[in-house]
Amino acid sequence: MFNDTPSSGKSTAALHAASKRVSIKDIARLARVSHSTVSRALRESPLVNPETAEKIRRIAAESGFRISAVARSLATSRTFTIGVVVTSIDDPFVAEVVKGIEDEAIEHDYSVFLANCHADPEREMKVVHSFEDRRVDGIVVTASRVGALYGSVLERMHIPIVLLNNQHPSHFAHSICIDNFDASRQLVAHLIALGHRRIAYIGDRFGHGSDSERFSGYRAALDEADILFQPDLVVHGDGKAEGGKEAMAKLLAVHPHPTAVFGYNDMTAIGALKAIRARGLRVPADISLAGFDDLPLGLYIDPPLTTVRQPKQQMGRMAMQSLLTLIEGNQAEQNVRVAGELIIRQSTAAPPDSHSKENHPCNSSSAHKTGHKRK
Amino acid sequence: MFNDTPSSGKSTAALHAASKRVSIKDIARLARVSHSTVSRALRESPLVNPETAEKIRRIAAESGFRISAVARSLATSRTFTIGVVVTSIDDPFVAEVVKGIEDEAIEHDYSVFLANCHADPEREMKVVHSFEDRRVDGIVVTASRVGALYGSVLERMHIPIVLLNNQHPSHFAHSICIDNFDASRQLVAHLIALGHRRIAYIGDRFGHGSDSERFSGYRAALDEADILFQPDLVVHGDGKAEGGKEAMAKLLAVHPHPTAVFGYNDMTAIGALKAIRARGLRVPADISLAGFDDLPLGLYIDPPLTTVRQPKQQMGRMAMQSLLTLIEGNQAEQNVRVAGELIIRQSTAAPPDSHSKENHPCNSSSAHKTGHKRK
DNA sequence: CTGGGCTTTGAACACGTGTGCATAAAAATC
DNA sequence: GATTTTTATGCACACGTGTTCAAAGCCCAG
Repeated sequence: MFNDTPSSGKSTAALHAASKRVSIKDIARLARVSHSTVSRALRESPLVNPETAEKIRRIAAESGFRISAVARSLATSRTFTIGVVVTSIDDPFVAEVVKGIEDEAIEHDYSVFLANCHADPEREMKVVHSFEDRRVDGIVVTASRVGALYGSVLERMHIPIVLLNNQHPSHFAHSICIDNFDASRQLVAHLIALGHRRIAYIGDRFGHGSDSERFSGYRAALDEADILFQPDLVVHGDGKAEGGKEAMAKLLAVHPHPTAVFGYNDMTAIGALKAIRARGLRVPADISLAGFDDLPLGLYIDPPLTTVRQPKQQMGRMAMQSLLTLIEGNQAEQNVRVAGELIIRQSTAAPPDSHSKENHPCNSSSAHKTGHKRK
Repeated sequence: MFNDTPSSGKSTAALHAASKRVSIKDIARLARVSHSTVSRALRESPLVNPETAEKIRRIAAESGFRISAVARSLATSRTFTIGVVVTSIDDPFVAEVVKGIEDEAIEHDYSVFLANCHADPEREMKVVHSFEDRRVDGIVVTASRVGALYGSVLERMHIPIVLLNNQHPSHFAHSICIDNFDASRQLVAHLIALGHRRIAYIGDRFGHGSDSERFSGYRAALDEADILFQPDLVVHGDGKAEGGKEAMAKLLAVHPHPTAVFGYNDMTAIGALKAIRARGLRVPADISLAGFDDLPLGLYIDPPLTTVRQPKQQMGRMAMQSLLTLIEGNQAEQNVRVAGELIIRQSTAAPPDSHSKENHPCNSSSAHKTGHKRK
């Protein structure tokens, strides 16, 4: 019971018993040097005699000394700390991004403050102010309408800021953003290649920039295939399952209904899936379905969802890397566009009338199915 | 362009242009008082003349002054900061817990450091040390085998620690933990009430304490219903979908196979679902299936999953509340047991032979079904 | 007018670390 | 051996805030 006291420790043992935290001065006293020398030894400064340095480090280790980051921060005016503001950490998209950020951060000995803002302006102000108070070296903001509100606060802080999939680009911040247009175009091209002509898009009325970019990609793919754009095949949800379900219900009221549906994101598509099932239709036999984001969820539903993968962790890492570059005072690319990856799973297939052979006991569909009207 | 300069500002305007951060001394100079008075005014101390205080606060606000939390921390040896160490933030369970923690924290003007450890001992040491360096006021650890490794480090820090769903209880830490035994017992009792007699349990070989508690609950429910425990109906996965799938395959090799399966957690159950489907069997018509945790995922799969809800956000909040209590120097309950809530959805139903009428093209099931052998 | 109590303020030090500068000691050069 | 250069160390101050203590100013009772 006594033998866990280090055998070499003499006066260091007393420190363990003391309730006060051991400071750099305590180490200095034990090593019979000044606190400056201790400071230098611990920072591996070449200005200190190697033997002295080794002795100091040994004593520090034995007494369990840990340097105070807060005192150091005060002296150096660098905290090695960043702030991450997210809408909500329980959003699976956000969680993966944050994972990437944190992993990259810790490798560079940075710590990350996490704060949810719940898309509440008041709360956003509070967390940004808390970051300002804590003198973070940089900030990452994911998926928010920055600038509109607290942009001035951020600007005043004079620290680098990186926005991730931001809805409104800001002149004072850098950004990492998925290439919505191109990914969307690829996805819709995939649907067209399968033989679809009546392809619907369920947007997100709160999606702002990214929604219109994905919509543009959809339009572009249609144009390239000489398919006439039909406004009644575009409806809007809220980016969540409930909204996707309601929007899909509207699409199913159109005659003939679309043979493929592209949702703004995976949650929208999953909501749509529910509505499709409720009408007794099958995916992909009757209707093909695709989403965007590649949430883990998409793998576990039946059928697994075709989607666009956003390299979320990677994007988080990139955001942190930009931040590090900027913190060091170097230039970084202002607006980075990241390519999405088309993930084809079982929710998309050829439309039912391509080589029609299958019947199912459902009233509202095949009866009206006539294929595409034009061309 | 010029009129955004506050009309009342005279010398404060110069501050805006200055690149150096404005400190409490700058405010003192502007207000023609000492920095002590400014400090007191900003902390709403009754020791300062109300008019002076008001004037100081106005000047501070106009010059966009924000007090330095790091300097304050150094002076007060309180950081109003906590550390949260998680296995990985992209685990949906963890994400919800962290949300609860952060929401509670910010309401009390605490900021949270988030760190993933990926169940890697080396990484765990690193993040715990970083928390120590940063002088956090408290630590929450979720779902880890604390104590074994860095317990001594934690103990040395002399700060409150709350473990959430910890596998190994530690004498020096407080804990918030779901009542695995009782929730599990309720769930299995539900299956029994539906008429099931051959009920399997898929455990988690890495689940340690919580696995054996859930298993005990399973056993208790069987005992209460006088159902003989059959060791071949207990297999083990890894807590993830893949392991659940493999484990379920083993269960399907048993003749007659179970009519109900209880998975250690939702991911295990979802893996099991895949294996069941692969054999051409249906849930719940042929086999009832239940999980544990109530991940959002369980709502979106088909059929929606019967499970035990862990009030994750609430548990996060409770952890933070305990921490706050302890930080204030008060006593808090050492080990809090939280009740789970049985969530009955469509993945559980009566066993197929209860009022047998339905046939399906599957060989390995109903033929051997004989009900429970004893009693 | 005097003394005592109250209110308000400022001076000084503390918190723990980093760093420029001076200096002592050691080594190298002549 | 004297001088210069190099190496190693300590002193003192800075970082921005909180806090104790003393003191100045004020009010009021006597």
